[in-house]
Amino acid sequence: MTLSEEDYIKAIYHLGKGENNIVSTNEVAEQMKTKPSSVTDMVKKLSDKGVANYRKYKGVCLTEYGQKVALTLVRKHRLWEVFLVEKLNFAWDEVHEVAEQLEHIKSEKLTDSLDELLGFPQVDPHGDPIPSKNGEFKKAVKKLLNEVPVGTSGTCVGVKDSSAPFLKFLDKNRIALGDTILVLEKEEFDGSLHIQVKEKDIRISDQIAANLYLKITE
Amino acid sequence: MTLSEEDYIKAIYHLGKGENNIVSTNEVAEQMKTKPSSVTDMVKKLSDKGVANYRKYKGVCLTEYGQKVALTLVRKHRLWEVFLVEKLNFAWDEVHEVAEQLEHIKSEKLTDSLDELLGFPQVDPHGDPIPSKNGEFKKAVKKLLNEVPVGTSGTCVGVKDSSAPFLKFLDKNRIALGDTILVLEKEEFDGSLHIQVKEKDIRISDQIAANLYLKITE
DNA sequence: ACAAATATTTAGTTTTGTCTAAATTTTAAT
DNA sequence: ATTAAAATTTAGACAAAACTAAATATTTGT
Ligand SMILES: [Mn+2]
Ligand SMILES: [Mn+2]
Ligand SMILES: [Mn+2]
Ligand SMILES: [Mn+2]
Repeated sequence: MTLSEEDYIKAIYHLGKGENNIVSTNEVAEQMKTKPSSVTDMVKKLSDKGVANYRKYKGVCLTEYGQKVALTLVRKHRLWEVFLVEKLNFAWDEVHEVAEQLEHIKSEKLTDSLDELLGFPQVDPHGDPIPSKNGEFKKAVKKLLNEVPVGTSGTCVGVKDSSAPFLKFLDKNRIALGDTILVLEKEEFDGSLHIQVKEKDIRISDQIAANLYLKITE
Repeated sequence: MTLSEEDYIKAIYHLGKGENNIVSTNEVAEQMKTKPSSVTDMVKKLSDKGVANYRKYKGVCLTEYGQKVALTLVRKHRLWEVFLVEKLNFAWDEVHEVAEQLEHIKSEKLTDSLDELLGFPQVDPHGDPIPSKNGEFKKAVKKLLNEVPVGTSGTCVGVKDSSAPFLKFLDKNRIALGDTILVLEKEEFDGSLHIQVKEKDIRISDQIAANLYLKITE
């Protein structure tokens, strides 16, 4: 599998939300920042290789094998992210680009040794689960902060958007994974929230809340 | 710089023995396992990019800038080799292939953090020196075991050939970097040596001796 | 049901890196 | 100094991955 093919496989996997839903040519094009015509060419090739099922005008999804490949890539990507944060002191908003390169390194021994070095982590720095060697992983029970009723309390376990600007915002506002968050009040007008995090009360917009995952504890 | 360009730059660097000697098209082709015609195309491109100086039929060498690039690649390659051996318990004959991939990862921060994590190592698992961030490195004073007079004693500090078969041979015969070696006798007929390593006397062929570096101590 | 809008594919190029076969230059041998 | 051998370059082709422009299919709004 070439680097480019691998990135397409990951894109199809993520757009299908890990459930292997059919995704459209345009969706893939947007995700990959290429043109739809390039996507058509590539999904044909992936189809020929037995990695994807593609039907003209209907969209594409991964085969059983394709999903296996996707999970291996996701595993590698997230393990490298953990490595960068835990061993090389990268900030959580700095790891994505580099992991995007490292995920393509071909060596099963490398991946497994890395896993061991890191102590078999279950989640990456953004709270996303890391598939095990045989492709299993439990999808956490978590809810977006903006979909939870006032009074709910829980632990912040992940981010939906893991772009640098959003992660930097969280750093600046002292919100980190593992923090306990209590929803104090929700503003009718704009959906903004008043929440309590680590003793402090802060206000966050609906947009922020829509990108923070909570594991509800009570 | 693309992955392929980088590998050519490294090849030219190594064939020039780090001294930036002119190397021939055929030498590069052999090293890169490509055809001479492919090399011609590539060195033209490297020349256009200001990385190499190429003169038709005369050969190619790196520019000042090209050497800088080569040293960065060598630095990354060797740091990754140390990482694989020290942190992930790879054997010294297993690291090359993977380092060949890892050396192309683009992130200065990654390289420097890795260097720090490893404690700023001076040599890689094969005894080859690791250039510092600004491209400096001391070339060790070392001699090939087959070029040294009988009676010489020294520390084994490196290997010339770092192919898996040779390294495995050394493992099997309990010869490792850091060992003290004493040359007891040299056979006129075939150049084979009788040496003492860690209390034990062994015989090695001229071919083996020609690939082991010694730092002479007396 | 039909036209307009949108999505997707096809056809034809481009760039990168490779190859083979043929032409040319350099080197080595007489 | 020629000629044969070896090294190198050129010409032409191909596969991968991208693009643009044009053609076609699907969806949507009335
Ligand atoms: Mn990637
Ligand atoms: Mn992540
Ligand atoms: Mn390489
Ligand atoms: Mn090495």
